[in-house]
Amino acid sequence: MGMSSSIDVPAKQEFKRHAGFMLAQLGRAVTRRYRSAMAPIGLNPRETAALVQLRDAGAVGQQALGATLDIDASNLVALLNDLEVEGLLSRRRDPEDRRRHVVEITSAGTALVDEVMRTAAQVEDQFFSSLDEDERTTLRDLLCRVAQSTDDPSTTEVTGADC
Amino acid sequence: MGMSSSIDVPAKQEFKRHAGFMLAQLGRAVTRRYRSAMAPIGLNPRETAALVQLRDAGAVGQQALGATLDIDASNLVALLNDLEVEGLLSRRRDPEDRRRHVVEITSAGTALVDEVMRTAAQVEDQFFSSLDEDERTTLRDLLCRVAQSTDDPSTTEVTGADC
DNA sequence: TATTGTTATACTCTATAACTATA
DNA sequence: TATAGTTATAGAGTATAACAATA
Repeated sequence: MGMSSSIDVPAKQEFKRHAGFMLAQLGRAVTRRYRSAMAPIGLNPRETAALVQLRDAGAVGQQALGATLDIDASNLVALLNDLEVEGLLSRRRDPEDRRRHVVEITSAGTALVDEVMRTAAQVEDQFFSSLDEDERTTLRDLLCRVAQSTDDPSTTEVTGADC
Repeated sequence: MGMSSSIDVPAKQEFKRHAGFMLAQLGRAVTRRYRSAMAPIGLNPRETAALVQLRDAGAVGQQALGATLDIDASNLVALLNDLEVEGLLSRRRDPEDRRRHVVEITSAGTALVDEVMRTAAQVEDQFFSSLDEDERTTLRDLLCRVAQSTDDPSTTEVTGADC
């Protein structure tokens, strides 16, 4: 019934448009942009994330840091070695538990993070230029919810917590 | 002015919660899940994406395929070689332009994609389990807009096009 | 026994340059 | 001269397993 000026196509929904696929693609794309933007600063994306996280979170053990950054503890070692040699962070044994190495950002590291944050803001502002402020907030909130549920499935039902 | 039952904190906005950072993190997380889910099928994430895209888009040249999948043409060669050996796709020279290799999925490839799509749906359903249907649609639309603007900056102002 | 950090290794992915054959 | 595909290579990221020190 009604005029059928066009065949009723099943609304194909290509894989290209799946949220999972786009997430993977855009994640790599934004990482690439971070990389080239941070290159003049002398940091790669993982080093950037580690340093900023250390500024945000204060002194932490390597296990906790790795969990936050989604970097395996074994792979974190060399990364932190480099940053330590450059004087951007310090490692010391925790006297309370001598197995732990407490990692902390230095003042040189903090100074560098200021530059990093300005650069990151530029990258993101351009990357998300097709979205207005409200849309960016919506996106951030949705991604945050997904991130929390993947971190810890038990957190899903709890408080709005962090988002 | 007004009762201040709590100090007015500057709403820190940690880097961990930046859309760009979360995009990078979640992209790797979902890729990891695709990898382990597709392992029994015998495909890695890039092979998966290539095969599904070939089913969706039909016969295409390698340049176009690489652009869609965000895989450099030089890196695409070995990937397609493997899939061709396994009989999942075919390559033939374009008689119109003998430089081009036209890539097309085979019936064996199409059959495998059916299984891939079921598996992908499971992965995504779990990965985005903290979002309801409306929210998933919103997320997909926002990501799609971002994806289009990064593909081709000139497309931004045009029609709603593909989202 | 379990955990923290470490070392080592293999594999995947990414980036780049140079080559060939065609146009 | 430019483009499509190819080859080669180096670098970055990821995944695993085993180990020492400590709990």
